[in-house]
Amino acid sequence: MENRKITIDDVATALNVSKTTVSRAISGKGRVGAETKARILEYISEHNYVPNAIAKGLAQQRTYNIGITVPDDFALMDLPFFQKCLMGVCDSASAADYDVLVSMTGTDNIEQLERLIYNRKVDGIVLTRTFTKDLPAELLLEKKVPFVAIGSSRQPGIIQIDNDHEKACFDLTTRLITQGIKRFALLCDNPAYMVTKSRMQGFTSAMEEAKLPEDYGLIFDNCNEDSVDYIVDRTLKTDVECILCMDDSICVKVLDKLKRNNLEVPDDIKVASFYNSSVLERNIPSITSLSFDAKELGKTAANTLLKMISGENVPERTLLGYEVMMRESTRTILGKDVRR
Amino acid sequence: MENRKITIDDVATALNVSKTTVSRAISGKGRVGAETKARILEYISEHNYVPNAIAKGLAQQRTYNIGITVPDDFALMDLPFFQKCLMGVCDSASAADYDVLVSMTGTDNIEQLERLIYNRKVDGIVLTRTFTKDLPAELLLEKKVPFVAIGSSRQPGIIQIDNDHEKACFDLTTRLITQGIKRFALLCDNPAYMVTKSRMQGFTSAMEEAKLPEDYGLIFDNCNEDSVDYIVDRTLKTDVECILCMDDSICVKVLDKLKRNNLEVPDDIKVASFYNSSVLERNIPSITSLSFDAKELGKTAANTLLKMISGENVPERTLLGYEVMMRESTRTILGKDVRR
DNA sequence: TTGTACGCGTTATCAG
DNA sequence: CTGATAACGCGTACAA
Repeated sequence: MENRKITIDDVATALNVSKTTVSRAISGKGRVGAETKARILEYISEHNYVPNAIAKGLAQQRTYNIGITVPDDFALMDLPFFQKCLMGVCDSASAADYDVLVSMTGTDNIEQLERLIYNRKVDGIVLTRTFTKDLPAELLLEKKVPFVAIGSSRQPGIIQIDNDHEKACFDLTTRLITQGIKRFALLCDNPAYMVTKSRMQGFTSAMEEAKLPEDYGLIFDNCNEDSVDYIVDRTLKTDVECILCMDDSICVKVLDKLKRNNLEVPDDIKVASFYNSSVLERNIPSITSLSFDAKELGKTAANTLLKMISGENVPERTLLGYEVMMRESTRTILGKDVRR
Repeated sequence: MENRKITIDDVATALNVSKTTVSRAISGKGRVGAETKARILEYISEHNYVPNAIAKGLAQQRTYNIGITVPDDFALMDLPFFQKCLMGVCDSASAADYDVLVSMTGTDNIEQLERLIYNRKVDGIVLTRTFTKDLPAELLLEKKVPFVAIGSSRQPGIIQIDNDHEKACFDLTTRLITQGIKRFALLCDNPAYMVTKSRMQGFTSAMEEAKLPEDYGLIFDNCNEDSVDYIVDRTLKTDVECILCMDDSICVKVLDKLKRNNLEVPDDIKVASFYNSSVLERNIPSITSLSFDAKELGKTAANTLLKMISGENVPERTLLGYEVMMRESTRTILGKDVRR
C-alpha cells in the first residue's frame, strides 16, 4: 500500500508516456488518445494514485479550500444555525472536491480571518453573518477575495444569500392578524445585525397593510436578556394580545417571565417567535414561529462561492424560502378571541 | 497595496541578497548576519510580505493545516460540545500558525475524511469522538496520519484526550450516596460510545465502595428517546430515589415524563445528569450534573497533535478535570430524606 | 495526439 | 556568513 509516495511522474514512466499526457487524462483538458487515456485511468485507479493537492494548488494558484467564518462567542441558542450552515457548506464543498477551513471571527476580531487571507489558504470565503459595520466584509472587499455573505447587507457589491426574513415576518404577522389578533409587542434584539431591520420592516408592513393603528404595534428596541423582564412587565400594563420575539433567546426569557407571572399561553397572552429552534418546539405549549433551512443556506452559499471562484456570474442577492409554523402558542378560541 | 504579488524573490532582489538569505532570516534557521537580518525583516514588515503557505507546504511536505472531524448528524443537544471543541482547536491552531479544516464524519461515513487524507490536505487530525468500532481511527492508523482522539479508546496506540468521566461519575454518585440516597436507576445511552462504559464503571465503583446491594443500582442499557417513557414507568414501580441520566437528551426526556406524571423533582424523585448543558441549567429546578470544559479539551487535543506533528513525544492518555455541580434536583431535606 | 521545458514560491543541499 | 541550484509535484504554452 505504498500509495503515499506515488506521483504523476511515476505513473508517466510506468506507462511510457509523459507527465503531460497523464495530467491531461486526469483533468480532461486537451485531447488524449482514447486508448491511452483508458490505460492511464486504469493504472491510476489500480495503484490508487491521488494527485498532490498542494502541488496542484501551487501550479494553478489555487488551494481548493474555502473558508467559513463562525462566531467566536457563545451565542448558545444560535449555535445550531451555524452548525447547520457549516454542514451545508461542507456538503457542497466536498461535492466539488473542495475542503472547508474554519475561522473564528467576531465583530472586531478578525485576526484568524486575516491570516487565512494573507497566507492564501483559501480561494474564497463564506461569511455566516453580516454586521451593520462589517469588518470582515470590508477586509475581503479590499483584498479582493471572492466571498459570499449569509445574511443581508446594504453595501453594494456584496453577494448575499439570505432567507426572505422580511416577507416571512410579514406573512406570520398577517396570519396572526387574520386570526383576529390586533395588538402586538415586538421585542427586537441587537440592531447591529442587519436581519433585525428586515424583520422589523416585515412586521410594520403587515401592520400597515392591515390598516391597524400605529400604536397597536409596540416596538421595543435592543432587548437583551436582562431587559426582557422589565419590558414584559411594561407590555402587560397595555392591552397587548401577542408578544413577538425576534430571537429564540428572547423568546425563552419571555416564556420564563410569563410563567413566573402565572400567565397562561395562549389563553392569557399569545407568543410567537421570528426564528425557529428545537427549544421552542419542545416547549409546552409549542411556539408559533418561522422555520428556515440553515443547511440549505450553507449549501447555496458554497455553491455560489464556487461559481464565483470559477469565474461564473452570480446574482448579487439570492433569497431562500421559509415556512410559517402556526402552533399552539397563538391559538385563538372561536367566539372568544376572534374578532371578525 | 500591491502586497498580493510580492514574493521572496522580490524581497531578495530589492535588497541585493539571495532568496536563501531571506528565507533564513525569516525562519531563523541557519546563521545570517545580524545587520542583514534586521534589514530583511524591516523590509518585510514595511512591504508586508507574507510567505506563500502553499509553496512553503510543497517544499516541506507540510500543509500547516489540521483536520477536525465533527458529527454529520443532528445530535442537537450535543452540538455545543463540538462547537466548543472546535473553538479550542482553532485557538491552539492559530496560535501555532496552523489552520483548521473540518470534516463531517459519521460512524460509517468517512468519505470526507478519506479525501482529506488522500489529498494530503492536513498534517494531522483531531477526532472529536471515539467509537467502539472506530472506522476513522482505523483509517488514520493504517495511513499513518498523526491524530489524537477526544474521548477514550481501548485500542492501543491511539493518543487520547478525555475528561476523567469514570472518576467524575464516581464522585457524583458518591456525593449523592453521602447525602443519603441509596437507590438509583442509571439510564445509559448508545453503547457504541466508549464514554458510556466509563460512566457505568464510575457508577458501579461508587456503589461497590459504598457497599450498597447490587440491586440498589438499576442499570438500563441503550436508552433512546423512544424508550425513555417506558423505562421511567418501570423505574417508578420500584423504590428508586434518584434517576441518573448519562446524557442531556435523555435527561430532558426524563424530566418531561416526570412532569407528565405529576412528580415533583426533587421532592418525589431526584434526578441528575452525567453531562452538563445550558438546557439543564435553565431548568427549574436546576439539575445536578457534571461540568466539563469542552474548549479546554479541544485546546489540549490540538496542542498535543501539533507536538506529534513536530516529532515530539506525547503521553498516550491525557485526562482533564471536571466539576461536580450539586443543584436543586438532588436536594435532600434534613430529617426527611437523610438517613445517616 | 503527444512530448519538452519551464513556471509556481519555498526550503534544503552543498559549495564558496 | 552567504549564494547558486536543485528539489517539491503539477499544469501548460509551445513545439513536434
